Amino acid sequence: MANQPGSFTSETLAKAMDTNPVVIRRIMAGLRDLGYVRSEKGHGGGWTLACDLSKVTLRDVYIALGRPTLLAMGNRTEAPGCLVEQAVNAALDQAFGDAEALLLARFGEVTLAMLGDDLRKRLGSRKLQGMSTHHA
Amino acid sequence: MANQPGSFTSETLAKAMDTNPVVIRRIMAGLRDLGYVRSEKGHGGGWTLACDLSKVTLRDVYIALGRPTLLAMGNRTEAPGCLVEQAVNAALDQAFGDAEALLLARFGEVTLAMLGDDLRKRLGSRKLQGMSTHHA
DNA sequence: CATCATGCAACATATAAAGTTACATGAAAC
DNA sequence: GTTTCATGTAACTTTATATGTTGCATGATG
Repeated sequence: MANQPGSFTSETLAKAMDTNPVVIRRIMAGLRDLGYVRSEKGHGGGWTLACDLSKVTLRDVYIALGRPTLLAMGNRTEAPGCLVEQAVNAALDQAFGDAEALLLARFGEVTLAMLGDDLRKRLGSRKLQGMSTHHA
Repeated sequence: MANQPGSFTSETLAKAMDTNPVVIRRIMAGLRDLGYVRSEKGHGGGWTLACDLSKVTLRDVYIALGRPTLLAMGNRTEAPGCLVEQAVNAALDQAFGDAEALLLARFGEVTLAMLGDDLRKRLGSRKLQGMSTHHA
Protein backbone atom coordinates (compact mmCIF):
# COMPACT_ATOMS: atom_id res chain seq x y z
CA MET A 1 0.00 0.00 0.00
CA ALA A 2 2.85 2.38 0.78
CA ASN A 3 4.22 1.86 -2.72
CA GLN A 4 1.12 3.20 -4.43
CA PRO A 5 -0.80 6.42 -3.74
CA GLY A 6 -4.53 6.60 -3.07
CA SER A 7 -6.88 4.27 -1.26
CA PHE A 8 -7.51 0.57 -1.74
CA THR A 9 -10.84 -1.20 -1.60
CA SER A 10 -11.19 -4.46 0.31
CA GLU A 11 -11.92 -6.11 -3.00
CA THR A 12 -8.67 -4.93 -4.56
CA LEU A 13 -6.67 -6.05 -1.56
CA ALA A 14 -8.50 -9.35 -1.45
CA LYS A 15 -7.68 -10.07 -5.09
CA ALA A 16 -4.02 -9.26 -4.53
CA MET A 17 -3.88 -11.68 -1.61
CA ASP A 18 -6.15 -14.25 -3.18
CA THR A 19 -8.75 -14.12 -0.46
CA ASN A 20 -12.15 -12.63 0.34
CA PRO A 21 -12.97 -8.93 0.89
CA VAL A 22 -14.66 -9.71 4.19
CA VAL A 23 -11.53 -11.40 5.44
CA ILE A 24 -9.62 -8.23 4.60
CA ARG A 25 -12.14 -6.12 6.52
CA ARG A 26 -11.95 -8.39 9.52
CA ILE A 27 -8.19 -8.09 9.69
CA MET A 28 -8.06 -4.38 8.88
CA ALA A 29 -10.68 -3.62 11.54
CA GLY A 30 -8.14 -4.23 14.29
CA LEU A 31 -5.59 -2.00 12.58
CA ARG A 32 -8.19 0.72 12.09
CA ASP A 33 -9.26 0.62 15.75
CA LEU A 34 -5.68 1.44 16.74
CA GLY A 35 -5.40 4.14 14.09
CA TYR A 36 -2.85 2.46 11.82
CA VAL A 37 -5.21 2.61 8.83
CA ARG A 38 -8.35 4.54 7.99
CA SER A 39 -11.44 3.34 6.17
CA GLU A 40 -13.86 5.39 4.10
CA LYS A 41 -17.24 4.34 2.83
CA GLY A 42 -18.89 5.12 -0.48
CA HIS A 43 -17.49 6.35 -3.78
CA GLY A 44 -13.74 6.60 -3.81
CA GLY A 45 -13.68 4.99 -0.40
CA GLY A 46 -11.47 2.19 0.80
CA TRP A 47 -8.41 1.79 3.00
CA THR A 48 -5.54 4.21 3.47
CA LEU A 49 -2.44 4.11 5.65
CA ALA A 50 -2.66 6.44 8.63
CA CYS A 51 0.57 5.89 10.50
CA ASP A 52 4.28 6.47 10.32
CA LEU A 53 5.55 3.14 9.04
CA SER A 54 8.84 3.66 10.80
CA LYS A 55 7.00 3.91 14.13
CA VAL A 56 4.77 0.87 13.86
CA THR A 57 6.29 -2.54 14.55
CA LEU A 58 5.09 -6.07 13.97
CA ARG A 59 4.45 -6.17 17.69
CA ASP A 60 1.94 -3.33 17.29
CA VAL A 61 0.31 -5.20 14.43
CA TYR A 62 0.22 -8.38 16.48
CA ILE A 63 -1.55 -6.58 19.30
CA ALA A 64 -3.94 -4.85 16.89
CA LEU A 65 -4.89 -8.24 15.49
CA GLY A 66 -6.00 -9.37 18.93
CA ARG A 67 -2.86 -11.09 20.22
CA PRO A 68 -3.51 -14.42 18.53
CA THR A 69 -1.86 -17.46 20.11
CA LEU A 70 1.88 -17.60 19.53
CA LEU A 71 2.64 -21.03 20.99
CA ALA A 72 1.09 -24.25 19.77
CA MET A 73 1.36 -25.80 23.22
CA GLY A 74 1.15 -24.48 26.73
CA ASN A 75 -1.42 -24.67 29.47
CA ARG A 76 -4.61 -26.26 28.27
CA THR A 77 -6.42 -25.26 31.41
CA GLU A 78 -5.60 -22.46 33.81
CA ALA A 79 -6.19 -24.44 36.98
CA PRO A 80 -6.12 -28.14 36.08
CA GLY A 81 -7.41 -30.67 38.57
CA CYS A 82 -4.98 -33.23 37.15
CA LEU A 83 -1.90 -33.29 39.36
CA VAL A 84 0.36 -34.49 36.56
CA GLU A 85 -0.72 -31.57 34.46
CA GLN A 86 -0.09 -29.29 37.40
CA ALA A 87 3.44 -30.60 37.74
CA VAL A 88 4.18 -30.19 34.03
CA ASN A 89 2.72 -26.70 34.02
CA ALA A 90 4.82 -25.72 37.02
CA ALA A 91 7.91 -26.98 35.24
CA LEU A 92 7.23 -25.30 31.90
CA ASP A 93 5.20 -22.18 32.57
CA GLN A 94 8.29 -20.05 32.82
CA ALA A 95 9.69 -21.51 29.60
CA PHE A 96 6.51 -20.74 27.65
CA GLY A 97 6.35 -17.26 29.11
CA ASP A 98 9.97 -16.58 28.19
CA ALA A 99 9.48 -17.87 24.65
CA GLU A 100 6.49 -15.60 24.14
CA ALA A 101 8.35 -12.64 25.58
CA LEU A 102 11.25 -13.35 23.24
CA LEU A 103 9.00 -13.42 20.22
CA LEU A 104 7.21 -10.22 21.21
CA ALA A 105 10.53 -8.46 21.75
CA ARG A 106 11.71 -9.49 18.29
CA PHE A 107 8.42 -8.42 16.73
CA GLY A 108 9.01 -5.04 18.35
CA GLU A 109 12.32 -4.68 16.55
CA VAL A 110 10.79 -4.88 13.08
CA THR A 111 9.06 -1.77 11.75
CA LEU A 112 6.75 -1.75 8.77
CA ALA A 113 9.20 0.66 7.13
CA MET A 114 11.91 -2.00 7.31
CA LEU A 115 9.62 -4.53 5.69
CA GLY A 116 8.74 -1.95 3.04
CA ASP A 117 12.39 -1.30 2.24
CA ASP A 118 13.12 -4.99 1.97
CA LEU A 119 10.05 -5.50 -0.18
CA ARG A 120 11.12 -2.76 -2.59
CA LYS A 121 14.47 -4.48 -3.02
CA ARG A 122 12.71 -7.75 -3.77
CA LEU A 123 10.34 -6.01 -6.17
CA GLY A 124 13.34 -4.62 -7.99
CA SER A 125 14.89 -7.99 -8.67
CA ARG A 126 11.47 -9.42 -9.43
CA LYS A 127 11.01 -7.01 -12.35
CA LEU A 128 14.17 -8.43 -13.86
CA GLN A 129 12.75 -11.94 -13.63
CA GLY A 130 9.06 -11.55 -14.37
CA MET A 131 7.67 -13.22 -11.29
CA SER A 132 4.10 -13.10 -10.06
CA THR A 133 2.76 -10.13 -8.12
CA HIS A 134 0.57 -12.06 -5.73
CA HIS A 135 0.70 -11.87 -1.95
CA ALA A 136 -0.05 -14.48 0.67
CA MET B 1 3.37 -45.27 36.43
CA ALA B 2 6.56 -44.97 38.48
CA ASN B 3 4.49 -44.79 41.66
CA GLN B 4 2.95 -48.19 41.17
CA PRO B 5 4.63 -51.52 40.35
CA GLY B 6 3.65 -53.79 37.48
CA SER B 7 2.41 -53.08 34.01
CA PHE B 8 -0.49 -50.96 32.84
CA THR B 9 -2.88 -51.75 30.04
CA SER B 10 -3.84 -49.07 27.53
CA GLU B 11 -7.36 -49.31 28.86
CA THR B 12 -6.31 -48.61 32.43
CA LEU B 13 -4.23 -45.63 31.36
CA ALA B 14 -7.00 -44.39 29.10
CA LYS B 15 -9.51 -44.43 31.94
CA ALA B 16 -7.12 -42.55 34.20
CA MET B 17 -6.69 -39.85 31.57
CA ASP B 18 -10.28 -39.91 30.43
CA THR B 19 -9.47 -40.84 26.85
CA ASN B 20 -9.41 -43.80 24.49
CA PRO B 21 -7.03 -46.79 24.67
CA VAL B 22 -6.05 -46.30 21.04
CA VAL B 23 -5.00 -42.74 21.77
CA ILE B 24 -2.76 -44.08 24.52
CA ARG B 25 -1.22 -46.60 22.13
CA ARG B 26 -0.61 -43.95 19.51
CA ILE B 27 1.26 -41.77 21.97
CA MET B 28 3.12 -44.57 23.68
CA ALA B 29 4.27 -45.99 20.34
CA GLY B 30 6.74 -43.13 19.93
CA LEU B 31 8.07 -43.63 23.44
CA ARG B 32 8.41 -47.36 22.86
CA ASP B 33 10.31 -46.86 19.61
CA LEU B 34 12.95 -44.91 21.52
CA GLY B 35 13.02 -47.46 24.34
CA TYR B 36 11.52 -45.33 27.10
CA VAL B 37 8.68 -47.80 27.65
CA ARG B 38 8.06 -51.42 26.71
CA SER B 39 4.84 -53.03 25.59
CA GLU B 40 3.80 -56.64 26.01
CA LYS B 41 0.93 -58.42 24.34
CA GLY B 42 -1.42 -61.00 25.76
CA HIS B 43 -2.28 -62.00 29.30
CA GLY B 44 -0.63 -59.82 31.89
CA GLY B 45 0.68 -57.60 29.13
CA GLY B 46 0.58 -53.83 28.95
CA TRP B 47 3.01 -50.96 29.33
CA THR B 48 6.04 -50.76 31.61
CA LEU B 49 8.67 -48.08 32.11
CA ALA B 50 12.01 -49.00 30.58
CA CYS B 51 14.21 -46.00 31.26
CA ASP B 52 15.99 -44.15 34.00
CA LEU B 53 13.54 -41.35 34.76
CA SER B 54 16.39 -39.11 35.87
CA LYS B 55 17.97 -39.46 32.42
CA VAL B 56 14.96 -38.76 30.23
CA THR B 57 13.88 -35.16 29.76
CA LEU B 58 10.75 -33.56 28.35
CA ARG B 59 12.90 -32.77 25.30
CA ASP B 60 13.40 -36.51 24.76
CA VAL B 61 9.67 -37.07 25.12
CA TYR B 62 8.96 -34.24 22.71
CA ILE B 63 11.23 -35.79 20.11
CA ALA B 64 9.78 -39.26 20.71
CA LEU B 65 6.33 -37.86 20.10
CA GLY B 66 7.39 -36.72 16.64
CA ARG B 67 8.42 -33.13 17.31
CA PRO B 68 4.92 -31.68 17.07
CA THR B 69 4.70 -27.98 16.17
CA LEU B 70 5.77 -25.68 18.98
CA LEU B 71 4.87 -22.32 17.46
CA ALA B 72 1.40 -21.37 16.34
CA MET B 73 2.78 -19.07 13.68
CA GLY B 74 5.84 -19.12 11.50
CA ASN B 75 6.47 -19.80 7.87
CA ARG B 76 3.36 -21.05 6.15
CA THR B 77 5.35 -22.02 3.06
CA GLU B 78 9.03 -22.80 2.77
CA ALA B 79 9.61 -20.81 -0.42
CA PRO B 80 6.70 -18.40 -0.85
CA GLY B 81 6.19 -16.70 -4.18
CA CYS B 82 4.66 -13.73 -2.38
CA LEU B 83 7.35 -11.10 -1.90
CA VAL B 84 5.67 -9.61 1.17
CA GLU B 85 5.67 -13.00 2.80
CA GLN B 86 9.32 -13.38 1.83
CA ALA B 87 10.15 -10.09 3.52
CA VAL B 88 8.28 -11.00 6.70
CA ASN B 89 9.88 -14.43 6.80
CA ALA B 90 13.32 -12.92 6.38
CA ALA B 91 12.62 -10.57 9.27
CA LEU B 92 11.22 -13.18 11.65
CA ASP B 93 12.82 -16.51 10.76
CA GLN B 94 15.59 -15.98 13.26
CA ALA B 95 13.11 -15.00 15.98
CA PHE B 96 11.03 -18.14 15.47
CA GLY B 97 14.13 -20.29 15.37
CA ASP B 98 15.43 -18.75 18.59
CA ALA B 99 12.09 -19.19 20.35
CA GLU B 100 11.96 -22.86 19.40
CA ALA B 101 15.55 -23.36 20.51
CA LEU B 102 14.76 -21.70 23.83
CA LEU B 103 11.80 -23.99 24.42
CA LEU B 104 13.75 -27.11 23.51
CA ALA B 105 16.57 -26.10 25.84
CA ARG B 106 14.13 -25.64 28.70
CA PHE B 107 12.46 -28.95 27.93
CA GLY B 108 15.90 -30.51 28.17
CA GLU B 109 16.30 -29.21 31.72
CA VAL B 110 13.27 -31.07 33.05
CA THR B 111 13.66 -34.79 33.75
CA LEU B 112 10.78 -37.16 34.31
CA ALA B 113 12.24 -37.82 37.75
CA MET B 114 11.77 -34.15 38.63
CA LEU B 115 8.17 -34.28 37.52
CA GLY B 116 7.71 -37.48 39.52
CA ASP B 117 9.09 -35.87 42.67
CA ASP B 118 6.87 -32.85 42.27
CA LEU B 119 3.90 -35.08 41.57
CA ARG B 120 4.49 -37.07 44.74
CA LYS B 121 4.47 -33.85 46.74
CA ARG B 122 1.21 -32.86 45.15
CA LEU B 123 -0.23 -36.30 45.76
CA GLY B 124 0.70 -35.95 49.43
CA SER B 125 -1.27 -32.77 49.94
CA ARG B 126 -4.06 -34.13 47.80
CA LYS B 127 -4.64 -37.00 50.21
CA LEU B 128 -5.22 -34.45 52.94
CA GLN B 129 -7.85 -32.75 50.84
CA GLY B 130 -9.61 -35.58 49.03
CA MET B 131 -9.25 -34.33 45.48
CA SER B 132 -9.83 -36.29 42.29
CA THR B 133 -7.26 -38.70 40.93
CA HIS B 134 -7.82 -37.97 37.27
CA HIS B 135 -5.16 -36.91 34.79
CA ALA B 136 -5.43 -34.74 31.72
C1' DC C 1 -7.68 -72.92 21.70
C1' DA C 2 -9.98 -69.31 24.23
C1' DT C 3 -8.76 -65.04 26.22
C1' DC C 4 -6.41 -60.85 26.63
C1' DA C 5 -3.53 -57.25 25.11
C1' DT C 6 -1.11 -54.50 21.64
C1' DG C 7 -0.64 -52.84 16.40
C1' DC C 8 -2.63 -50.57 12.99
C1' DA C 9 -5.66 -48.92 9.40
C1' DA C 10 -9.88 -46.74 8.39
C1' DC C 11 -13.52 -44.05 9.70
C1' DA C 12 -16.13 -40.53 12.62
C1' DT C 13 -16.47 -36.50 15.51
C1' DA C 14 -15.24 -32.00 17.35
C1' DT C 15 -13.07 -27.71 17.09
C1' DA C 16 -11.17 -23.69 15.09
C1' DA C 17 -9.70 -21.00 11.13
C1' DA C 18 -10.92 -19.33 6.77
C1' DG C 19 -14.12 -18.28 3.43
C1' DT C 20 -18.88 -16.86 1.91
C1' DT C 21 -23.43 -14.78 1.80
C1' DA C 22 -26.69 -11.35 2.97
C1' DC C 23 -27.99 -7.15 4.29
C1' DA C 24 -27.54 -2.66 6.83
C1' DT C 25 -25.11 1.82 6.95
C1' DG C 26 -23.01 5.75 5.10
C1' DA C 27 -20.81 8.69 1.31
C1' DA C 28 -20.31 10.39 -3.29
C1' DA C 29 -22.05 11.03 -8.06
C1' DC C 30 -25.68 12.05 -11.06
C1' DG D 1 -33.33 12.28 -3.94
C1' DT D 2 -31.96 8.14 -5.68
C1' DT D 3 -28.50 5.34 -7.63
C1' DT D 4 -24.02 3.51 -6.98
C1' DC D 5 -20.22 2.13 -4.38
C1' DA D 6 -17.78 0.85 -0.30
C1' DT D 7 -17.39 -0.53 4.49
C1' DG D 8 -19.60 -2.98 8.96
C1' DT D 9 -21.30 -6.94 10.74
C1' DA D 10 -23.84 -11.06 11.68
C1' DA D 11 -24.79 -15.64 10.28
C1' DC D 12 -23.62 -19.43 7.79
C1' DT D 13 -20.53 -22.74 5.16
C1' DT D 14 -16.32 -24.82 4.10
C1' DT D 15 -11.84 -26.65 5.23
C1' DA D 16 -8.17 -28.42 8.00
C1' DT D 17 -6.57 -30.65 11.96
C1' DA D 18 -6.63 -33.07 16.19
C1' DT D 19 -9.00 -36.31 18.72
C1' DG D 20 -11.76 -40.12 19.34
C1' DT D 21 -13.76 -44.63 17.68
C1' DT D 22 -14.42 -49.07 15.40
C1' DG D 23 -12.79 -53.27 13.47
C1' DC D 24 -9.71 -56.63 12.85
C1' DA D 25 -4.98 -58.75 12.67
C1' DT D 26 -1.12 -60.35 15.56
C1' DG D 27 1.01 -62.37 19.33
C1' DA D 28 1.30 -64.12 24.27
C1' DT D 29 -0.62 -66.48 28.19
C1' DG D 30 -3.37 -69.74 30.72
